[in-house]
Amino acid sequence: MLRFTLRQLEYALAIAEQGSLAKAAQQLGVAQPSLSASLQKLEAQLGLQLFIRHHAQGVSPSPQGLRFLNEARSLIAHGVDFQRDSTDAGNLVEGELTIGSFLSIAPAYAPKLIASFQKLHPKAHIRLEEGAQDQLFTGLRSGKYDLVLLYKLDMPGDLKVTDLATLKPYVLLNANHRLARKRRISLAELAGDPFILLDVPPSQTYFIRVLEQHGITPRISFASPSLELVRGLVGQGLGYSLLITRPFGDRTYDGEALAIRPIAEDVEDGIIALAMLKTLRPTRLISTFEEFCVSFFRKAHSNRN
Amino acid sequence: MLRFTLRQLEYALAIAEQGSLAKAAQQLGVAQPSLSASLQKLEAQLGLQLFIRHHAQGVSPSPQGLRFLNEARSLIAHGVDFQRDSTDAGNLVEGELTIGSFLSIAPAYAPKLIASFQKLHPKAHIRLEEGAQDQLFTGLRSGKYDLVLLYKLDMPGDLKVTDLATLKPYVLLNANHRLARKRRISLAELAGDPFILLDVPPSQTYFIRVLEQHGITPRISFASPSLELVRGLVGQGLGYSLLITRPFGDRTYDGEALAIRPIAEDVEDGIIALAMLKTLRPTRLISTFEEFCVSFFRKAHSNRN
DNA sequence: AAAAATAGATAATTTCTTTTGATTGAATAG
DNA sequence: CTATTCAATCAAAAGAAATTATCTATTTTT
Repeated sequence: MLRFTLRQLEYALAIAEQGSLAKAAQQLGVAQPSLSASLQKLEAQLGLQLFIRHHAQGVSPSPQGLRFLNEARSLIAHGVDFQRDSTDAGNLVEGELTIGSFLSIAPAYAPKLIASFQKLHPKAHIRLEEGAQDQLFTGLRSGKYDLVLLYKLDMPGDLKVTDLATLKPYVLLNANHRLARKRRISLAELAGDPFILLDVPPSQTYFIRVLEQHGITPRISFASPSLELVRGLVGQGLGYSLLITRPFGDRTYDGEALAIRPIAEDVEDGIIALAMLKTLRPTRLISTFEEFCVSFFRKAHSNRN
Repeated sequence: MLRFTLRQLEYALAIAEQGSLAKAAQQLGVAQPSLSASLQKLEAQLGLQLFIRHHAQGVSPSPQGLRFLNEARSLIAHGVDFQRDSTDAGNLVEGELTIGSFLSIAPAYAPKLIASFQKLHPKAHIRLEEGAQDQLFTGLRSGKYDLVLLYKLDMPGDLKVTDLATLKPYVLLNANHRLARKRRISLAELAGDPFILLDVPPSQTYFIRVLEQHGITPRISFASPSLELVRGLVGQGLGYSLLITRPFGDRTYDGEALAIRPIAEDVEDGIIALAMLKTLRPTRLISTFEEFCVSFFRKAHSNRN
C-alpha cells in the first residue's frame, strides 16, 4: 500500500514551483493551512524533510527534497497521461474495439464493414474474432468482446440487440434439379427431397423451424457445419438446402453449378443484429461503431435483396 | 488536478486480480462495501465502466477496463518504485550528498575524506563545491548543500556545528629570516615586521584578532585571498604571515624556501568544523557522513598536529 | 421446484482526513 | 522600531472512506 497520495505530490510540486505555501495555496485555490498540513504529513510519512522553511521568506527545497520532487514530477506526469488516455477512452472515437462475429456472417460482411469504419475513424483499431453463437455470448459476458455480430435467434435477455438487416432465406439446388428452372420455389414441392442441413447453432434450428412452419418434416440426408461443404453436397445433387448467407458466385469449390432461388412461401426472416451487454455502459467508440453498422447495413441492404 | 487516487487504482487492480470484490476486500483487509463504493466512484469519475458484474459470480474486466487496468498497473508500479527510492533516500547510506567546503580546507582534506568515505559506502555519491564562508552559509540555507566544511569562526546561530579538528596557527617565514632558525617563534618578536595577510573571510579577522590579543597591531604590507600568493610573498622576504592551513612541502611555487614554525605564545585555536542547518532533519546518509568525518579527523589529527 | 449459498449493492453510522478561517509567532525590510 | 510577510497552530466544520447490517439477484444444491 502506497504511503503517499497523488494530491500530496501535486501540492508539494506547487509549493516547490512557487517557493511559498501561501502562493501555492492561491494557485491551487485552497487555504494555506491545507498545504502546511499536507506537506508536514508527507514529510512525516516519508521520514524525509523536503523543504527548508525560511521565516517570512517562503520555503526552498532541501537537497533531498529536490531529488524527491524531480521524481514526483515524473510520477505526476505519468498520472496526467494516464488520466488523459482514460477519459479519452470513453469520449473519443479512438482506441481498440473488439468485436465477435458469427462464423458465417464474418466473411460476408465484416471486411467491408471494418475497412469503411477505419477509413472514417483512422485512430480506431478494430479486432475481429469469429465464433459460434454461444461463444459470442460468453465472450460478451466475460469482457472479451465489446460487441457481437450475429443472427438474431435465441437471444438471451441480458443483451441489448440492434437489428441491422432482414434477410430472406433461400433455396439452394443443384443447377440440374427438376425445379431449378423455376424463378421461385415452393417449399411444399421440395417436401419429399433429401435435405442438407447447415448444422451450426442457431441456424440449424432456424432452418428446421422454417420448414416445420410449413408442415414439412425434412428428411435430413447430411448435416455439416461448413457452408462450403453444404454447397458442395448440393452441387453433387445429394439434396437441397436452405441458407441465408449468400456467398458470391454460383459454383461450388469443385466447380458444380448451383441454383439459388427465393422461397415462394412467406417465411420467417433471418435478422442480422449487433448485440452488447445490457449492463455495460458503451463508450463513445462503441456507440459510434454501432450507429455506423446500422447505416452500413441500411445501404448494403438497399443494393441487394 | 487528477480525478482519481492511487488508492482507487490499487483497489481496482486487486479486484481485477481476484475477480471478486469480496475476495479483493479480504486480500486488502477492508470491508467489501468499501471496494464497491470506491469502484463505483472511480467509474463515475472516468465515465468508463471498468468491470462487468456477474451476479453471484464476481466480476470481470470489460474490454475498456482491461486496457485501463494495464495502464493503471504501470502507474502503480511507478509509484511503488518512487516510494522505495524515497524512503530509501532517508534510510540508506546511498544517493547523492552535496557538501560545500571552505576554499583553503578543500584541497587539504576533502580528497582523502571523500575517497575513503566512498570506499566504505560505494553507493553514496558525494559532490563537492568550494566557496567562501558566506557562500557556504547561503548555500546551506538555500538547500544547495547538505553539509559544509569550514573554520568555526563567526558561526550564525541557525547552524548546528560539529567540531572536527583543532589546529594551531603557525608563523610562516622566509627560510632566511632572522628568526627562522628558532624552533618556536614569539609573536612579540615579530611585532615590527611587515605582515602579509591571507585575506579571506573569516580567516582574515581571525589572524588579526590573534595578533591583537597579544598586543600587536600588524603592519599589513600585502593582503591576498590566495594562499599560494601569500606563500610566494613570504618566500620573497616581503614579510611574515600567520596561517592555519598546511600545504605539504616548504617551497613556494617559484621555489623559494619557507620556514614553518609554531607560535611561542598561547593563541586561540582554529577549529575545523562541519555545519548543517539546525532546522533540517538529517537523512541517514548525512548522519553517517557526519560521524565519518569526526572519526576521520580524529585519526588524521593524531598523525599530524 | 424450493432452499441454501454466493456476491455485489445499498443504507445508516462512525471514524478519519482534509479544509477552513482566525490567530500566533518568527523574521525581515523600510 | 514598526509594519509586513509567511509558515505554523488551533478549533471547528465539511468531506471522504470505512464499517456493520441488510437487501437483492443469481446460482447451485437438494
